[in-house]
This record gives sequence, C-alpha cells and structure tokens, in this order.
Amino acid sequence: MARERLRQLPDEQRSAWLDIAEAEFRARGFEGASLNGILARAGISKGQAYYYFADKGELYRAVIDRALTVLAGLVKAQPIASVSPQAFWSDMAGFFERLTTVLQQRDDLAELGRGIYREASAQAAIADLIADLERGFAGLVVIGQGVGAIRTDLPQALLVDMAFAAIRAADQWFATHGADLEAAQAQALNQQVLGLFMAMLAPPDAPSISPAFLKD
Amino acid sequence: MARERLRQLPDEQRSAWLDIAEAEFRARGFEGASLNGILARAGISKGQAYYYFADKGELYRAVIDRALTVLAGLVKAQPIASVSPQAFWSDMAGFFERLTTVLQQRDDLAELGRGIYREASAQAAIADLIADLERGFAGLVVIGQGVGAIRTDLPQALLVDMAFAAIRAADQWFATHGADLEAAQAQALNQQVLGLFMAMLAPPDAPSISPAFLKD
DNA sequence: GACTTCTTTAGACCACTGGTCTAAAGACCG
DNA sequence: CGGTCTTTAGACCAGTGGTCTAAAGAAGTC
Repeated sequence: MARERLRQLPDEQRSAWLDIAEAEFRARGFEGASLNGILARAGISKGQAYYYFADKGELYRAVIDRALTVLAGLVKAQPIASVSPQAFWSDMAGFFERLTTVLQQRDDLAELGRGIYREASAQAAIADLIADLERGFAGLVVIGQGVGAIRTDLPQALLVDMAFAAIRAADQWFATHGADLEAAQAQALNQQVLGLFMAMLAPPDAPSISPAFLKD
Repeated sequence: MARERLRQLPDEQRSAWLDIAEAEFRARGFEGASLNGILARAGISKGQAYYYFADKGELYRAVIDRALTVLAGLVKAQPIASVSPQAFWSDMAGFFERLTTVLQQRDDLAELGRGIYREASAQAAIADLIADLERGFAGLVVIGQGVGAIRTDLPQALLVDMAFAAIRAADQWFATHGADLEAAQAQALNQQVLGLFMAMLAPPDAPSISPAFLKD
C-alpha cells in the first residue's frame, strides 16, 4: 500500500524527501538516524509519513534502492562470459577496479554502503535488496566454477560469505587507513588483496595465477 | 569511579546482577536490550545503577569481560612456540579446534560473542577488550611470520582484518546452517575452512600445506 | 546519645525514540 | 449542493537511556 503511494508521488517531491533522508542515514546510520528529525527537516507530518511508507525501514529501503540504481549506472556492469580462469579473473579484476573507482569518486554512495554493513538492523530492513545482490554474486561464482577458476569443494554459500567478508574487511581497512597511502602504494596493495582473494577462491590443486599476470 | 564501585561490590551481588544483564544482552543484543528492564528484573534502582556503572555500555563491558575470562579458562590457551610452518599450523588448528569445541558446548558464550559482531555499537562499548583480543591475534601472526608460515607482503592489520572477517563469516555460516550437518560432514568442512584460511595467509610462493597433513 | 560527614539509594523527571490514531481538510464527482 | 474517498496535521502513546534531588544509612567524633 504505502510503497505504491511513495512510487506514485511526483518525482520532484519524492527525490527531495529521499535526499534529506539519505543525508541523515549517511551521517548517522540506520538506527542512529532520527526519523522525527528527517520528517521535521523535510516538512513531512507524521500522518503524511506513515501514509507514504510503512515504517523507518521502508524509507531506508527507498533510499538504498535509489542509490543502488545510481551505482549500477555508474559501474556499467557487463555480463562476464569468460572461457578460462585467466580471462575470468581478468574480468573480475576489471569489475572490481571499476567499482572501486566509482566508490572512491562517490563517497556518499560508499558511506551509505558501509552503513549497511555496520548494522544488522539495516540489513534486515533491506533484506530483499541484499538477496538480489547475493544472487548476482552467486551467479558470478557459478561462472567461475564453470571455467575452473573457483573451487567447488566448499558449499557455495559458505565460500561466498567468506570471500565477501574478506573483501568487506579490505574495503573497511582502506576506508580507515587508505587516506595516508600514495596512489602507487594503494594500487599495489589492491593487487595484493586481489591475489589473496584469488588464493582463497582458487581450487586447492590448481596452479596459482599471479594477479600481476592479469595486467595483459 | 563507577567501575571501581562495581568491582568492590560483594561477589554474590555483582554476579547476580551480571547474570540478569547477561541473559538480556544475550537474548536481545546490546542495543535491543532494555536497561530499564534489566534494572527492574534485578531490583536495581536508577540511582543505584548509575552509581555502580556509568552507562549501559559499562554494564555490557562488565558482562563481556566476565564471559571472556570464563572462555579463556575453558580453552586453556597455551603460548604457541612453533619452529616450522607445519608445527605452527598444527598448533593453530589445535587452538581453533578447542575453541570451536568450547563454543559448541557453551552456546550462551557463543551467542554473546555473535551479538558483539552484529552491532557496531556493541563493539564501540567494549573497544578496549576487542583491542586486547586483536593484540593477541596479531602476536600469533608475528610468530607465524617468524617461522615463514604467514605472508609478510601485506600490512599486518589488513591481513588480520581480512582473515578475521573470513573466520567470522564461517562461524556465522555454521551458526546458521550447521544444525543440519552430521558430525562427520562438519568435521570435513571445518578442515576445508582451515585450508582456505591457510591459503589466504600463506606466503604466495610457499609450497602449499594440506590441512590433512596436520593431522599427524 | 548527639552532631557531622560521607556513601548509598529511591524514584521523579527529562528529552527523545518510532509508531498509532482521530479528526478534519482537500479533491473529485454527480 | 451533498457525499465520498484521499490526504494531511498533530496530539498522543509506551518506551528508551540518562540526570538530578532529596533523603536514608553508615561511620566517626565529641
């Protein structure tokens, strides 16, 4: 009910609302954000608010949904159709590089994303969006397994969770310590992280591929 | 101020308070726990409460601190003094196995631990305890690097963060999906996860060590 | 025992939270 | 105009963690 109402709102008004909400969520996270504060700042009455979205979570969902659409447009992800482990990892490296670049340029999006991972309640609020992302990621894994780039001995979900967690940790580390790094150092570290990522995911018996190899 | 007062309280009373607080924190996490609820259940007045601990976080800290002490006693961690990569990984495997066993038997402790990782605010409340743990973990890494078991090409903190995150993800996966597994399967998976862990941390050019090797 | 001083306790109170509900205003139609 | 459906305002609610005042209790001193 409320969801469609929000969608049918004039674009101008909805995006004005979402702008204000996004700023608050970005600055203080999901739980920390004051819904009353957002409403006051946006000039939305309580009655209006709960007429257009069911609860705080649905407002957050709308904000994240919009941000994901923007992000997807910026990254311009193209389907990966590799035929060898080298080609697969090369494609993956390219994808991560584009993603990293975009997130460096758009710190607003990056901060919003970090907020999600910091709070379980935020994840719960946008569970279906996360499920979509994980489906997409799992698809990549299946492709990688198809060409022999990714190990098949562990349950896929476990593998994906661990890899994802490691990537997230690296992301967080760069967010915290990355500022003091020179571009060249950051580049080198990025490649080492990719190497570590590959070491995790590669089949245990496969000949190791150096990430430097992929440069060509 | 408040901290010492709590410490000087008769053991009986303090542990009764902490028992009630622990149950609430375990069941509903740090943010979700109702301080007022704890106080009511424990028969502590507001004035008393803020006389003995400065805020909700300090009560949580006392609970986690006690739990960590209990855990350390159960795991009986002994210093690792290995001289070869094999010996190091063997010791590590033994340590993780003991830890896993204890946490399986004491789900109360495990759930308390999971709560910490679920909420950033919980981590903030016990930042110094976490810093201690990470210091301990970093010490292990240094030992591993000393015997050539662990790569030295990445910044230590980054490596530790990624490895820790991966382990946590595996832990979470087992907490969610572990119930349907038979003991033998769980054992096998555990070994594979250890293998993945080793693949992450091992020097890129080192000959790979199979976790099965360590059994001897 | 009386007086003082310091520690400890009770609980009223505060600003704030997300969320509910009622009543009225506005829009549209015949 | 009257009637109906959508939209809005905002009082209100139970709950949150935290503050503060005033009194009770304990201990020491004369």
